[in-house]
Amino acid sequence: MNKLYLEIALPVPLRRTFDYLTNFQGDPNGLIGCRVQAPFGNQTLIGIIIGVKAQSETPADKMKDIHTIIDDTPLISHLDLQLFSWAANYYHHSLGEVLHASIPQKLRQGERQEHEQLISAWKHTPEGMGLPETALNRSKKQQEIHRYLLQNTQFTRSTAQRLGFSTSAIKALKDKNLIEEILVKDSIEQVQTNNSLLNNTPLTLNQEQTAAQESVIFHRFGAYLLDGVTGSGKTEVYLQLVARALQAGTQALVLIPEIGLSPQTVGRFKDRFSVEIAELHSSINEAKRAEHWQAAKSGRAKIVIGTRLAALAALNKPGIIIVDEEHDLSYKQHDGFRYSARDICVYRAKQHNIPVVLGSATPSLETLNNAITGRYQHLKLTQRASTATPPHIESIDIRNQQLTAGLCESAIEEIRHTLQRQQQALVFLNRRGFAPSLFCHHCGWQAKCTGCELPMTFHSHPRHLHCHRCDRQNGVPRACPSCKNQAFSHRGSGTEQIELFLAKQFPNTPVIRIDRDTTSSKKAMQKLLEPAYAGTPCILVGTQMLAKGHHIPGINLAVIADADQGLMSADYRGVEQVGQLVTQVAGRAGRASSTGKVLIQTHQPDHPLMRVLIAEGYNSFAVQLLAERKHSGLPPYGYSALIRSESKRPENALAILQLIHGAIKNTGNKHTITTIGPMAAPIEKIGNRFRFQYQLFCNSRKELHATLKAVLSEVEVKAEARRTRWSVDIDPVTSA
DNA sequence: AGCACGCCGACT
DNA sequence: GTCGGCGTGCTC
Ligand SMILES: [Zn+2]
Ligand SMILES: [Zn+2]
Repeated sequence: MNKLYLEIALPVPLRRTFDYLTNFQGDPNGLIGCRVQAPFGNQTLIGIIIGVKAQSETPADKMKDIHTIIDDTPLISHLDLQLFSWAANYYHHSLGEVLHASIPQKLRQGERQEHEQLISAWKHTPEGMGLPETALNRSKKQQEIHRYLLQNTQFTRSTAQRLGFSTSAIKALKDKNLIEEILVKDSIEQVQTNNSLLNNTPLTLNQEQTAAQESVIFHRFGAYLLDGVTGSGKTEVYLQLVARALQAGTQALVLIPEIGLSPQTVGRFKDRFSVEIAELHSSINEAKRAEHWQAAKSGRAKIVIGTRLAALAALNKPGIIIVDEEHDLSYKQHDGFRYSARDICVYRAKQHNIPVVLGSATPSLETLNNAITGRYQHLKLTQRASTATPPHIESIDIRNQQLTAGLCESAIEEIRHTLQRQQQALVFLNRRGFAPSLFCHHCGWQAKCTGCELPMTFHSHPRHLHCHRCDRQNGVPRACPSCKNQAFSHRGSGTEQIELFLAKQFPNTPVIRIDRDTTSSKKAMQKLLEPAYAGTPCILVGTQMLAKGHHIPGINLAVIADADQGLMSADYRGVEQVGQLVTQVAGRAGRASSTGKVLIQTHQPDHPLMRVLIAEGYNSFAVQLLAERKHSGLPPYGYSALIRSESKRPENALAILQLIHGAIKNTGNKHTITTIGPMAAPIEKIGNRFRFQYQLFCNSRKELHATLKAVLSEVEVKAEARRTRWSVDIDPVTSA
């Protein structure tokens, strides 16, 4: 008899697989995609069978036998295995870890698939089987069960419940040794399929929406950019596209950003459709997540909706993929397997030969470029449904201006006017706390985090110092540690300071602060925003989370307190992100009755790109930014990779990057790959760990990847690779 | 990554 | 004496 070898991908950070022996008898092709339990070193791991073969390169003395094959039917389909192999290769990450990331925790830990789960059931003993139908007529209930078993051989607890078999009757039969308990596979009871897919009637689309909706062709690959301003009705287009997928008997996968509008968006899908919807995101508990994942895999769930992790979910028969707010940074995973959920979706659409729709009011430059070059079809929605006119955007030169709590006099005046008109104002600042630095008024000593060597943020309520990089928290010293003086002073401003200042300035108006410190729970945010939704005059102060989602109709003024953070950022994507932010915030300002206003406080009122943004809008801004990127060979005109390294000892963090740098310079590709570094990371030290980075750019994606692959496999076996925590980030979205 | 093994300093 | 720090090697 020939031996059978299994190639297994294990959840270890090694960019390779391992071969095992098995005594499995049967069709070996049915094994691919099944989980196994395997000995590894002196631990036992759960891995996925990715190949079956008759021989192995592995020497016999190292070869081990698999412990068990967990699945009877594959957990991962052939097509998904192909997807994840591509992704592991593209992101230069361990296939085992990629597969691990794609399945819910319960299944990672070896729990059986729901359709293979063993549940208890009752069947006749030989004695019971021999009993005539007419027996047991002293107990109607027992006779009923007996007759049922003569017809159906067995029943499960849920069947018993449905048919009204009481536990006492069952126990009586068991005591008479007429029936016995056995374990059987749980055949999921088919949920009766509702013949209507919709709960409520679709809204009527306007001409643009109709044109966009009809442009999407099903049963064929195509990527579409649905480019629509806030309030132009993208969601209704999504809903009707999903309806078309369902009518065709296929599933729809819908991705939404991590924060903000998620509950609202999910709600709209639930309201519209009567089919089973599988939600996959971080606030779903593990048990539910496993259940929903399997509902998506089996096809029981017709709509799968979730954050980036949903992009990896198994699907039975997808018919369309929708990525809402496709520019959102939360689609990129920031540790471990650093995938872009949006890019994964495009790949999957290609695999399944189906459309993928990327929606945004502020498309990422990559997507916009794909639309301009014709790789993606550009669908535009330009009409705002309710608001008559787009808001008026203005930048305020704050050079040489006196700022109070980070706001200049004219911004404060505008807020005052807005409130006088019984309208609402929003102040956006991407900085929590009271002030980003605290120092001694006497000698200049500054409160710094000992782990990061950077100023700690001063919070006034509760009063403490907080390092936003490593999360260290300290009390505020009573006296200066350096000169013992007790007078402290602060520099810069955060949301807390703006809130307190505005509350003092406008004592009769509620000031609502929305940031991580005030919205520990989702409900807290909803509660805080209640008066805002009610429409009473108020001021909202907040960070990121306020800019995303949450359309509050009464807001008529939006102040962006500090646009310079992004404009002056060392990262070339800073400007792009400011443009997206301004446009998003602008989308929040203005309502049907009066034109809204957006004020941008900046030290660079003449920034040419910002002028374009203000005068001509996001699209012109983005097109011009694209021209700049093209000129300097930056993404999306070139491809980039970022290798990060951090260690308690700076020389160890640096060593691996220098090794990689040397290896790159030694390859023949050195003239087409340009590099920056190795150099200190933008934040040089976090929590006592020194951080370095090395950036690679190349105008050929293929060449970049081939070089990286060769260099990584050369370098990862060296001792230097073990003395630091390092990672490869493909298509990074930030260099921080 | 996780785990064992081995070698050196500093403790009851 | 041995407890435990981490540098190194290995995982089919
Ligand atoms: Zn001092
Ligand atoms: Zn810190």
